[in-house]
Amino acid sequence: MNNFAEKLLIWFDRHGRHDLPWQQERTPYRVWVSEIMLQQTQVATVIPYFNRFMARFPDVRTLAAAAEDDVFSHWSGLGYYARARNLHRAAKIIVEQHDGVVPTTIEQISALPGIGPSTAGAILAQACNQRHPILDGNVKRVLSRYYGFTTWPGEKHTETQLWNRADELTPDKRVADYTQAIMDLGATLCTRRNPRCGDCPVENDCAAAATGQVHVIPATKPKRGLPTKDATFMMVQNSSGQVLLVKRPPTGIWGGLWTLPEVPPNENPAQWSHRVLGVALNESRTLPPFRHTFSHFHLNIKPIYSISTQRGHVMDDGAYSWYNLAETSKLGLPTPVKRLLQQLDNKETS
DNA sequence: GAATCGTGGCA
DNA sequence: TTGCCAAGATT
Repeated sequence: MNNFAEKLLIWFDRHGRHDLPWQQERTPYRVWVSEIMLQQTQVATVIPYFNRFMARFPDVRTLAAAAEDDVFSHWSGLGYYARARNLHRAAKIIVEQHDGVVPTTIEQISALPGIGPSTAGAILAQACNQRHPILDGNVKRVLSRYYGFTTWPGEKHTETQLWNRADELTPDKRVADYTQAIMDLGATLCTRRNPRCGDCPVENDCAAAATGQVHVIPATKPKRGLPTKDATFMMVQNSSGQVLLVKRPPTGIWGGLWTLPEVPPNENPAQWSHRVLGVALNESRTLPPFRHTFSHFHLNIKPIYSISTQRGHVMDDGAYSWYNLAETSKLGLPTPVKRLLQQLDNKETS
């Protein structure tokens, strides 16, 4: 075993994380779900979602048989909702094509939707102790510093180099522990800001530490300012207190989730609602706007509260429906929509 | 290669 | 308040 892996494993035995939920009862299914949730999402955020998800969907067949809205509702607030849709799709594929057993070859698991090169390696390393390299944000940061790479890890050539180094360093034995160890190092010591080099087991071999470049590696992504967009959301209630929600198309922002109807720019809400939704508004008033920041733009959300006399279903394609406030928790709702519905609920219960 | 896709924590 | 970005994959 190479020097790097040896030192890392010794450190991991004493200082690594050994009590994460998906490390207990370490099945391919549980590891798979955890790895999907952990894409671009920190451990502390994932843990409660993972526990709730596992309580509701304890195995592949349960997940495959569930309604999509049920899956989305357990993902609501976690973000990147295409992950939930792909997870659900993959579960169905596993039931239909793999007899309900999560495949454990790199080719078969990589073919499932939502599983890329790093996630595929992570699942098989963690759950099956198979020797595969991973290259997530932690590993990119650790290896960039260790080898003194000063170019941005997202660049193609740099990423290829990192994959090659990651593969070289991955040992034949204790692959699951090694994989967890290098991620733990990146998450707890070799952090983006304020790294604790004094506690690092490989500080003596680290190029960035030797040249004093730890704080400038990894290089930051070329940045650009975030554009700002406006959106008007309608909060329409009928005389029964039900609220009108819209199921969004599967692609784009909040794909497949339910949101409040969004009035197009330069449209009169009253006319638009009547023409498009078939809902006549009795009274309307604007509520305080607030800003929601996405990865690539700011969204200024302008809520309008309205009363409608209409009951029952709107339209007939299932894209628009009235919901009682109490049952909206069963739907997949993005965070700002939950916030607006909470305001309605407070108004009713107070 | 570049754009897209969420949310919460942090300085 | 604002910008940055974290256990990436898909198009």
